Amino acid sequence: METLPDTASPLYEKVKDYVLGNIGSGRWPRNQKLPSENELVSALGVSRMTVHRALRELTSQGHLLRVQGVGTFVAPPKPQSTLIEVNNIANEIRARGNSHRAKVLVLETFAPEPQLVAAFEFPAAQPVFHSLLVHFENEVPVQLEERFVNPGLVPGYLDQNFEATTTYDYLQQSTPMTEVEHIISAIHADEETARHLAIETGEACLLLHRRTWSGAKVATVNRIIYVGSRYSLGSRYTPNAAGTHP
Amino acid sequence: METLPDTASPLYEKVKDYVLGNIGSGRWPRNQKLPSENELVSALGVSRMTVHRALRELTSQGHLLRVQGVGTFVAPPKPQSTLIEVNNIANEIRARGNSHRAKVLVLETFAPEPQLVAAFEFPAAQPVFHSLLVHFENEVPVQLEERFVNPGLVPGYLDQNFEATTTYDYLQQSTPMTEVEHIISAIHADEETARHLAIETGEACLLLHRRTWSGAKVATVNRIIYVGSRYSLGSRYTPNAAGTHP
DNA sequence: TAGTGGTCTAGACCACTAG
DNA sequence: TAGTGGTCTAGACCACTAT
Repeated sequence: METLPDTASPLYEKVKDYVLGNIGSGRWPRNQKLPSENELVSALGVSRMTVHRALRELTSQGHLLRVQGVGTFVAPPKPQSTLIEVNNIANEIRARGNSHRAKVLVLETFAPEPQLVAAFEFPAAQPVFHSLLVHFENEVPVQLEERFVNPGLVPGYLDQNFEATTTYDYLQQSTPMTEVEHIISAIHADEETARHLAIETGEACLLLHRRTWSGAKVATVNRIIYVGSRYSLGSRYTPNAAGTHP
Repeated sequence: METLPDTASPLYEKVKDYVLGNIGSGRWPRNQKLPSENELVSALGVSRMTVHRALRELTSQGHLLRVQGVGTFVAPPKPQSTLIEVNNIANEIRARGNSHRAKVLVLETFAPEPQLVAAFEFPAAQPVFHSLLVHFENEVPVQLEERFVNPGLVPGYLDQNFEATTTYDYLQQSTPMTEVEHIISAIHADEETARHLAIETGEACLLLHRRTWSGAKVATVNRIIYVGSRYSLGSRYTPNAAGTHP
């Protein structure tokens, strides 16, 4: 009969701590088979529902693997990765207490070049919607946002006033995304970019390439350029225990 | 008496679908108070434990807010954010089928300047461990990795061979992090950086500033520089339903 | 067939909040 | 005090796996 710590936490939390303790101490190494639920019931003196809840939560957090009819096992450590958050720029600027303004440079229908057709995974070339905006923080340009939008998924895109509503907010509510792809790289600003952002040609910028999916279809293809010297992407993040990804 | 869908899924899943359906359809708008658990028990004809499990899981997924003694409410939509994954570079290179090599340039005890003391949140200046490595992909330098390490938390840091084991792997297993802060920006390579990475001075690079915590203490402070033209941070990510973060 | 985990119930007691 | 959610139990039935 094992004993559980005498703290104020609920029983299922104590059971979780008991299991995590055995994993952390090495007593139950990776892939080790755990005692069955019924064995834990006897060993710990709690009901099976309580044991089950503890093991279920640890499983969903990536600590355990369970196979019906077989047993419960210590999960192998996941390939480690950490995450960086990318927020809506308007919210981020306002959260800092600064003023945000967006200026629409382009809002049109656009005949995409082959590379863009491929990014949309279209079988053949077809027109897409195209917008180009500059975002200002306290009237200083900080971001150039270029979006290409699938007209089949977002038919009303061209009718919006994106100086009032963020493209981001509009897309979020009109076409919820189910998947996002991000690629960040560092580039030198070309002449046009530099002009829009009021920087020198060649200045270092962050380029965030983003594609979003709605179901199986690509909804948007985006190029977002941040002025390197005026903006950075930041986040503070608490990994959950097993390094699980969402 | 409401009816639940006649599918093969467990009852608590049907209850979750029922609740999500009411939220999605607008019948239960944001901040709407849900029926109490006991009311749902009567309305749906299932036990309270089943209702409770459904509501608990929806709460942990960010769809609901629950306050003991008060009730259950439809959660307001979270401030949208998406996430970018940052992987261990050695794993990433090997996952692409390329060869990875690390070269240790510096591994020493170091007297930190005031800015670094502040980053560690030390009350007074004290020595830290310092390492500087270059990572090669197919013998081309792609990353310059500079780490400052809290000796109190990682006493054995200087004794490791980081050309065999990654600093990342060693730190992960010796001092599991509980929190991570990331800041990404774009910079121009200075002379020393350019020399180590075999690029031109002034070339655009990604600078990833990372601090990790172990409990309440800062464990490491890192500057990781990627060559802009040779490397980018990428990820593909499926947001979970409510835009919850992990 | 025996053992595993997955679900579900009815009932109980508790802590918390509001009136 | 009445109503809420939070926890816990004992017992049941089920689907799945190995032997």
